[in-house]
Amino acid sequence: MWDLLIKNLSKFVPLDSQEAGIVQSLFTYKKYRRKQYILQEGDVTRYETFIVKGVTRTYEVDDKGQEHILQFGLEDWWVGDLYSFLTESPTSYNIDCLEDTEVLHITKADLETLYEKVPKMERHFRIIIQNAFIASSQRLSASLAKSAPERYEDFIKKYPQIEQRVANHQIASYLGITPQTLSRIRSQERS
Amino acid sequence: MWDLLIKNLSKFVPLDSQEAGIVQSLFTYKKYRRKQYILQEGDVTRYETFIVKGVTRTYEVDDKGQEHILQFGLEDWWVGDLYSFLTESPTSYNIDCLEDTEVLHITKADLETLYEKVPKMERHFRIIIQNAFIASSQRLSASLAKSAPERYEDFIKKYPQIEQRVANHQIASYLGITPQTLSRIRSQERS
DNA sequence: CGAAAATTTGACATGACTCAACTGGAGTGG
DNA sequence: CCACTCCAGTTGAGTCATGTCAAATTTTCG
Repeated sequence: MWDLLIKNLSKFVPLDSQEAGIVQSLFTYKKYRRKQYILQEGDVTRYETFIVKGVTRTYEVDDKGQEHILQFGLEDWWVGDLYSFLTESPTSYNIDCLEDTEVLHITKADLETLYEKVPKMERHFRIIIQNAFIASSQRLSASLAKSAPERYEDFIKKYPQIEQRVANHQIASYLGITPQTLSRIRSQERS
Repeated sequence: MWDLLIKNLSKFVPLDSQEAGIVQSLFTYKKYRRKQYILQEGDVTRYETFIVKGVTRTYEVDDKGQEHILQFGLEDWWVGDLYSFLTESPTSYNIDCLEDTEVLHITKADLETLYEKVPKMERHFRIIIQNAFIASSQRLSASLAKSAPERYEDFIKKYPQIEQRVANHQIASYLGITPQTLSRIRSQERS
């Protein structure tokens, strides 16, 4: 369990065993069941969350009551609403589990402590966020430039591991289309 | 000119005059004319760019030859393709000027030097990127949840300063709609 | 096993796009 | 300084992709 986190944190800046110990002292382990919320709209995001096992979805509910998935979370990924976490304001997102899920999480205060005790972590999280920003930009440009079938193609190429683990209507919600449209795209492809 | 940059860099972490001096030694001033490119598809992004005066657009050209604007840049904003800058790979974006524009820019090597000499800048840029990521996420969720007229409404509320300085067809490209559709939305609103 | 949820399919509606024509203003060269 | 061109913006008509509503079928899970 800790191995995965330490390996993740060492990806851009190596950690020695003393630093790994500090990490272990600051993160907390938690288990969630399928369908359980990790975060609900209106809550303040108290933790940044690292997924050890399982699948999560981060989604938003619009005025018309429709759900829109912004991100799936798998093993070795970070989830949470950064804006709410940093500003301590209520989130407009929901995060729940599509399978039983195990996480390690850290509070804002403890993350500050980590930055203090292991300053190179500041760099690590800058890079993590950079990558998240780049992914978000690329998804945005795809949503402007590409048709639904193209976006679906891109999705299964980029995230084959997700495609196998989540329901079709979840993927439809991620792509910004209806489940019916996705079903039609899929039947087109097969022919 | 330097005041604006120093003020920007001091926003989250104060700088003393010695540190301000280091900043001045690492950034370079440059002028561009209206319609001139700051960055072209295929180039490697050598600089992160801070806008002192003027307006830029960052856009992408899709397979069908259509332009899609990802970002406008105004005074006191940062522009550039982070992915290309960090990985030193060719960019797929173009950045050009909608007005005569003055910038201060910094190379990757000099930015590393800045991080070394003024470590708190690491924090500053983490926060800048966090904010960019949050903005990108919010735009993504808007593009999933909202209709074209709603996105236009949001845009003029959020960026009234941009709306006044750029042509309508540029705004249409930013919103992911055709100029004709934008024109029809505007004539609806007036009635 | 049985209820609830997910997927598929059909018919129809609609929002946005394309193509095309027209208008008006800005910039340019004679 | 005027005529001309060019480009942005507007408007209309027809088309297409995707959404909506509804029903049938299959799968999932308690």
